[in-house]
Amino acid sequence: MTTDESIYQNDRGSAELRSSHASELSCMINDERKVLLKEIRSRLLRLKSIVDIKMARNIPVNKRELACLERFSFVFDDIDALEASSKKIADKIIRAAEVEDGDSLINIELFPRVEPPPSPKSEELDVENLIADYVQQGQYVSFGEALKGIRVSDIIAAVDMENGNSKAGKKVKRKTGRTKGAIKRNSQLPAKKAKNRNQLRSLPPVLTQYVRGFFNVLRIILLTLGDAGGLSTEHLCDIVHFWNLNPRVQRTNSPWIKLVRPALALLSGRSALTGTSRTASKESAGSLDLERLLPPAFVVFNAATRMWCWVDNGLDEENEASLLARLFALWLKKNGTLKHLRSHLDGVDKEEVEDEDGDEDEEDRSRRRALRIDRIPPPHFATDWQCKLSTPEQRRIFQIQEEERYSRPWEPYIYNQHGYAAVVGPVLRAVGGEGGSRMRTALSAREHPLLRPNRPPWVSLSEIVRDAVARLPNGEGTRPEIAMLVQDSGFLVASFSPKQLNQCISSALDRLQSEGANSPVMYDPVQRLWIYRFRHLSPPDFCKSNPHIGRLYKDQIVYQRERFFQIYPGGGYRRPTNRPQPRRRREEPLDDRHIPDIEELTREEEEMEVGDEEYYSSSTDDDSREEEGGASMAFFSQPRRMRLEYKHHQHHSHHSERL
DNA sequence: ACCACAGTATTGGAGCCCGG
DNA sequence: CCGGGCTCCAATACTGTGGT
Repeated sequence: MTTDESIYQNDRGSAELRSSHASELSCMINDERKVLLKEIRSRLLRLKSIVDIKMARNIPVNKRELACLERFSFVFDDIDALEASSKKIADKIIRAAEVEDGDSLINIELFPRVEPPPSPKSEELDVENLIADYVQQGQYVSFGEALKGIRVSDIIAAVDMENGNSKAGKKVKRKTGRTKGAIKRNSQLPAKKAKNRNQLRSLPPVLTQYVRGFFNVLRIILLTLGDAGGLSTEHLCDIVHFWNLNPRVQRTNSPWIKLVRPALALLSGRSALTGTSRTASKESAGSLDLERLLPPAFVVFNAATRMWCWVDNGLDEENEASLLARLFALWLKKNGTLKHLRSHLDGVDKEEVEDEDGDEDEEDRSRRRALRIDRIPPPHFATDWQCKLSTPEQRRIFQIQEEERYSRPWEPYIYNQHGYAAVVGPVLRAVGGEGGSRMRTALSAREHPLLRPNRPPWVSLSEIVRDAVARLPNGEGTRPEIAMLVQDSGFLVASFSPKQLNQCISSALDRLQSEGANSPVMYDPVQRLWIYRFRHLSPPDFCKSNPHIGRLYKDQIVYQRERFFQIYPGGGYRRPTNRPQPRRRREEPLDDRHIPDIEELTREEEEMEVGDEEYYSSSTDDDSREEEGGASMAFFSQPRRMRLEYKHHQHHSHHSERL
């Protein structure tokens, strides 16, 4: 108010003039206040929801957040009351200004009084109580044993690390990562380990193999482990919990335990199965069949015994599994709880980013990275294919696709190999970056010791590595696996130094990761895996605003295509070798946004034995894999071996080089 | 045509952590 | 303790743009 005062002191005009100045000022302040109030309100609401989520999950809430909520808690009051009270304050100010009452002006309180904040809860105590409750419930006896050797501080550190609250330096961070790994794997204590193994051993073997979606997991559990009376929710949760301990299952990055109840509600028909299929029916015609096929319920809850039972709907096993797989895929995509959870988490992340002051250090960055890793949705098109060095025939098939992909660099593309569809975005280098005005297109390819000099200029090692990461089974794998896939590229020189390739891939991954919010790859230090962040997207998603990653590419495919042909009037690049010509001729009309779909690719590649899945709508429903794999097919790919094979060595010997 | 500049790709090395 | 793997950073080279 001091500035206002000075205005009045300088103003030597009449009382009326002063008054009009005051009301003018009041109007200005009022308008500004409304805008600010609106902004504060929306931010505060967001912050409040985050704090609520944190509290619900026993995640430590930092003092700044609490202080902020308390200081501005008045904005949650009734908006009319707020308006009235602020108007009252404004009137007071005007009156004081009119009578030139400087003392009152200074003493008028602009904000409501703040209640002394309640003493913050002890985070350590919370965790301890949580553990005590958990053990006391007697549901997880083996867990109690496991926790004996672990200090509360370890858990806090692990949770902190998970949630990015670590205030420790780099050293500590890495160490906590290790601790977390220890807890996750429960491998530190032999007793616990043995117990878990026993539990897992008691699971039907089919559960540790490839299962078509979570609904099928529930089905298997209820059918094979349910006694005559069925299974209680707790028991079911227990089993899912142990199933979730399986490292392969953990690699899906999904909190399956949280899905048990929503899934049961859905499968019991309580949350309208038809609702899901109705939404789905807009997606694809095939879903109409789904709606018709859906029984009223898959599971029933016996209120007397409090047990869940699987309903015999008269469907044969294969049909039911297939139906459940499709339903699960649709559920995840449309009404999925996972999605819901994730959108919440995304909000948290965004808010935290906004909350941060400009001075973010390396720790914050790593922390944010770690945060985001958990948030990458599982792939639409799960596979049990294990990454291995391609045969010459597989490589030939890939190179045809690769040529196709790079012949239309302005578009997203789907690689389809080993029964896995990998979606990649447009080649960034092709026609301008992310909305940047600068053209990044070169007229000739920049020389690279590992890449053929006659490759298209928009093919860089980064792009090749990016595609390789996308092609990893389920969008995740180790660096040697990426290297194996990179070697499939036809743009690589015939002879290269493995060491050099290795280093280049490392650098390329590094760069890809540091591309910012839209970086296509992400490194998970806990699992030591590289993860493709866009594995859950469909090609059109790359041009749409996406809740998980924002807007990836501007929807300028037509413009980019035109620009492309302007720069490369020949209609693009044709590899000047004796390779097979691209199937799609350049002269073809290019007005569409044609993305080769799975069927199309399948048709052209007799070698592939891919099922006739609809385009993503039945992502977890892959019959062919089960047929060819049988019992040996694992739920997820085998544990990663840190070994890399080079194609040059492959046929001479079985020697595999360790990097 | 030439030059300066900005942006980007690539390389290579130091430092750190982790597992054997 | 050592080597592998990853991150980070500085140096260098290349490319397109815009000004003269």
